[in-house]
Amino acid sequence: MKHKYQLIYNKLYEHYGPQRWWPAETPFEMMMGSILVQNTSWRNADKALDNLKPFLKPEAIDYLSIDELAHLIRPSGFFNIKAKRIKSYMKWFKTYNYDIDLIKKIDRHQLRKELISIQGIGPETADVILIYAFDIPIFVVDAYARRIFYRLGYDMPESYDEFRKQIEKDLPMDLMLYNEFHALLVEHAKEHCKTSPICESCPLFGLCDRRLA
DNA sequence: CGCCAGGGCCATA
DNA sequence: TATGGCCATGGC
Repeated sequence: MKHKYQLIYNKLYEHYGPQRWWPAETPFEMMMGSILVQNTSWRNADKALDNLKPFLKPEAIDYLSIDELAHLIRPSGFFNIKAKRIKSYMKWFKTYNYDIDLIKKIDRHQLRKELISIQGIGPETADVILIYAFDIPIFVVDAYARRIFYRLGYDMPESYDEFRKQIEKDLPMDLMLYNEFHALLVEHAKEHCKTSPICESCPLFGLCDRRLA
């Protein structure tokens, strides 16, 4: 018997097809994007990434001053804060010689704790980095996931980790599953669940627990 | 014009 | 622990 979270995933995959996320050319670009997109539209974050294109190597980012970095990422908003956050992240990244394969050897719980302990990296940013840069299967709880599950009428925990664990409890610990799941929720949110509670054209309509008014 | 986007930190009580 | 304020751009 399949759990409802698996059914949601199946419906989304069936409707939207494979997403092959995260939208970045390299793991390093992905990590920068994860900070730039905090509480910001991807459109704006992407403009900032465009400006960073010539600097998308750890050494180049390190060489920039905070002010130079802030200026480059200006379109993403919160640029002063995000410049500091990127610098904080780089300080941690450097302790592993910017070696992604080396970091992948770290125990996943330990690694998650390390990421969250970085100034400016909260649970969501840590989790997207874990899955999309370090290949660790984990469910990402973002605003889209919360909104979509809420609209479906599911009673989800408010706390980030409880929400995440409730989903993970019923799913196999599979990298591509979680990779696609988050990407599919984002793709789905672009089209649906923006204004109306839920509609008949929604691919998830049949899985809605909420009684329609 | 006002609202808000793929968060997270910090001050206060 | 829990709420509120703050950061800031660009699209609609």
